[in-house]
Amino acid sequence: MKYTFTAIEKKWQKEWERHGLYEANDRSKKKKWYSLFEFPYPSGDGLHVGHLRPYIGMDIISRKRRMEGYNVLFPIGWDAFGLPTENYAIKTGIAPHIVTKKNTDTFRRQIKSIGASLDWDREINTSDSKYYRWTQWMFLQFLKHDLAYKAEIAINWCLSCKIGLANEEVVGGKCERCGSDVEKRTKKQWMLKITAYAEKLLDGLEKLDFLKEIKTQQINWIGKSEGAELKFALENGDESITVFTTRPDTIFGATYLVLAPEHNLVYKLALHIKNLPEVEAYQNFTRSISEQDRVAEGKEKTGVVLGGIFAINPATGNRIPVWIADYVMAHVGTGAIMAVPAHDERDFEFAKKFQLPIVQVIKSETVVGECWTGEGSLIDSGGFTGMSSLEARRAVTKFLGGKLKTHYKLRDWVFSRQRYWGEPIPVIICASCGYVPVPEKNLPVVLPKVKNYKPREDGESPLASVASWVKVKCPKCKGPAERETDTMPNWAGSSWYFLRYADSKNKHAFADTKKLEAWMPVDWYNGGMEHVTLHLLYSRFWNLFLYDIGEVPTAEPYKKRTAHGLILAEGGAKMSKSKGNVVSPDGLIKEFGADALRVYEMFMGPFDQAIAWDPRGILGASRFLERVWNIGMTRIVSDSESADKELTTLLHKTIKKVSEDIETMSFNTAISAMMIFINGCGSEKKIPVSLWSLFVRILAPFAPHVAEELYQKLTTKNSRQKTRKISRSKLVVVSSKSSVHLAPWPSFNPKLITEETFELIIQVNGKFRGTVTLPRGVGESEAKEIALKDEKVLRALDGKQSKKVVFVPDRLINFII
RNA sequence: GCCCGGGUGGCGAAAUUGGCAGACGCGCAUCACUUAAGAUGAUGUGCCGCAAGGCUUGUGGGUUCGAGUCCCACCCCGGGCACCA
Repeated sequence: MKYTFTAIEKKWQKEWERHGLYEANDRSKKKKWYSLFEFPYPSGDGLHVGHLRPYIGMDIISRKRRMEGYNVLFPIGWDAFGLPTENYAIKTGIAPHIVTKKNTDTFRRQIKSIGASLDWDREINTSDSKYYRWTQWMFLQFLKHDLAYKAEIAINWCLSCKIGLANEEVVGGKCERCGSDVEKRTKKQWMLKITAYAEKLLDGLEKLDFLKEIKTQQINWIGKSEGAELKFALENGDESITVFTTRPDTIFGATYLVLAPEHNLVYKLALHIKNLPEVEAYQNFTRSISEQDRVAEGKEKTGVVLGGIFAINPATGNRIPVWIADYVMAHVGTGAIMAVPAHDERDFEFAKKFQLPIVQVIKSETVVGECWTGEGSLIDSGGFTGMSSLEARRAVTKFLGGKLKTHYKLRDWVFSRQRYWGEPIPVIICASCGYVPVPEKNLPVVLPKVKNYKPREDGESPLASVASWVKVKCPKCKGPAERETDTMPNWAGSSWYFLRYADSKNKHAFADTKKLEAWMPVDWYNGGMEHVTLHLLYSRFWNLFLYDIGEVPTAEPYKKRTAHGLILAEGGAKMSKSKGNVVSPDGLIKEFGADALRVYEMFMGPFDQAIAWDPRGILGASRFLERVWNIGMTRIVSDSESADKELTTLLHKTIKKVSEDIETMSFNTAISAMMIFINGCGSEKKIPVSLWSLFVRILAPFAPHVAEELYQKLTTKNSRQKTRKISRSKLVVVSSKSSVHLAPWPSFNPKLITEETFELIIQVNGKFRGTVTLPRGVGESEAKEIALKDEKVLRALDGKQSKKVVFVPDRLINFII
């Protein structure tokens, strides 16, 4: 009987859906399991084979858990707000919600076609007002707890997208999305105080089962540095300069101070600065170059001394000059540093160029005249001389009345966008009351329909042009007021979507507390590496906050996080519509079947590694399934007929391998193990039904449709008795109770795996010379005797006596001559 | 510059953690079936060599009876961070 995958796949997908086989149960007594992948952005480019990789991976894990007896939640939805849809609307005039509808329909059809065991009943869409009502509600909670505020800030303005970007969205001075230039603009923006959670975000990481590189990236991003703030009095007037340093122990070597060119004090001191024109020229110069150029690698240090301005080094009492230089950033630390050229590379370089004194105060392990940034004992440091630098950090700070201080690189999250396709920020601006939150009962603030989606030339959102929507009464004083026209960034909806899945249809709360308690936290979350410093950090912050205000049951939302590698186009380029190298799953499913596509995607290489698409690769998967099918249809016999011991051992080894490999996402080797089993079945062997049933079950997570069909043939065949060949019956449809996907996951029998014999490796001088099969537990002398009968071994020994023999029981013997 | 990955046949890749390097698959070759092609099946396939044998996991050194795996130095590729004080 031919393997008609199209018919089989359609049939089972329908049956599974009809029986609600994959719907999670909120009230089950079974242990819960929550697996999650990053919900897709339904782009107009359509779904490509790369999208499917994480879905298939998590599907395999979810299916295995179900078979292991868990009550599994494996949901999906759409991260539907976002720029590409809006840009498409600008270009075509088609409303974003219509485009979104069309795109999600396509994505849904395509994802369904691979037969993932998703609970479609809980499908969500972040651009649906029933959903974003709660995103807005959460914003109001941030506002209520002083974690949302509006501030005049320099934002990163993308010239091409016409949108303000969060710092996280600027990569190498360019817009992360479109790659064009970003310039600094000042604008009043809503901000979320993620910095208040810096320490919690860092602490929380420790207990989580996240990939090491993910943790490292988050740690780097938060960028904690511990040091001290020290005050330097100025000779001129009452002002002083506070610097931040991680090395207060080196203060005796501080020979000058440096301010960022845009530091406030430069303006305050203007009257005292003797070379003001020169200083102003330098300020203008630094303003004119982009941030990217300013920090460019190998850039020579520049700077200007503030003529006539002197500070007093509080440790030495020396009078030291004050400079401005662009190697000091206004937003780092206090925007001012004490320069210790002998012990800091940058200061060293600067001091050499401008011939400033270099005073060594830490014993160095390098040549004199070089810069030493390591630790050591203090020299020429007054009462601290001889103390270790580590010890001196605290002691010096205390002595000088400085403050121990922790700085973070992490900056507050710019939460405003002046764009259309996002959640309106639920705030009303009243001339007399200020920023007034929209009362919770008036949520959602629905995004109004507009004619023109283009951002306005003045940089305001297109919403600002909808007068009828903007003009409202102030909820507080009832006077005339206006709505906030900024919308939220596309990271908003995805910051809490995993919570909504617990109770996606709730009209009275973002989710019912009991249901959250039943499902949270996410047991296993898989997504892309590209979201590690953005989405993953934001959503952890969001959840930590909700936990603090008592809205969610766990502090951390995700127990375990893994990342998949991208699938690249042939040749290794990134897949994109503009490059025209996108591989769609549709044609492949038609030609080879969803199961073959699934198996190939999992087989092509390690799950966490990027890999280029090979159009021929799917043939191997397809052939494998054909072979499985043929065996299943023609060679299954009743248990009484035969029990091939070798094959039984092989199967149990395969069960062990597949069980373990799924847990480490080593899907490629799991499939290879199953291929070895099928090869082991040869072309003649009859397979007893009980063996085959176990194999079909371990295959089920990978190739769910063909496994279901074969399994159903078995159960129906079993109830009759031993017919050698399965009759050409119509496609069987049985109740979900007997689905292979609810059958118990097989366990292997350890006794069957340990074989009675082993291959003894024979080496001469560490070189492999042959093997011999021996019973397990054989002793050294016996092994030696047998090994010495081997012709090749004798030839290698060349009549010489071995002076030493290394014998590893049940493994190897090595003669050394 | 710093921090993570990684470098193995023509290609994608395995390697029970120090014990037969190249499993599994793609591709290729030969054969069978076929009028033929395709599909399928069988056999072979790291490199040099007719063979015996030798060589082989980015490079160079080391530890070890034995190294893809451990140690030291270096070279390339991918990712992240970066005048972060």
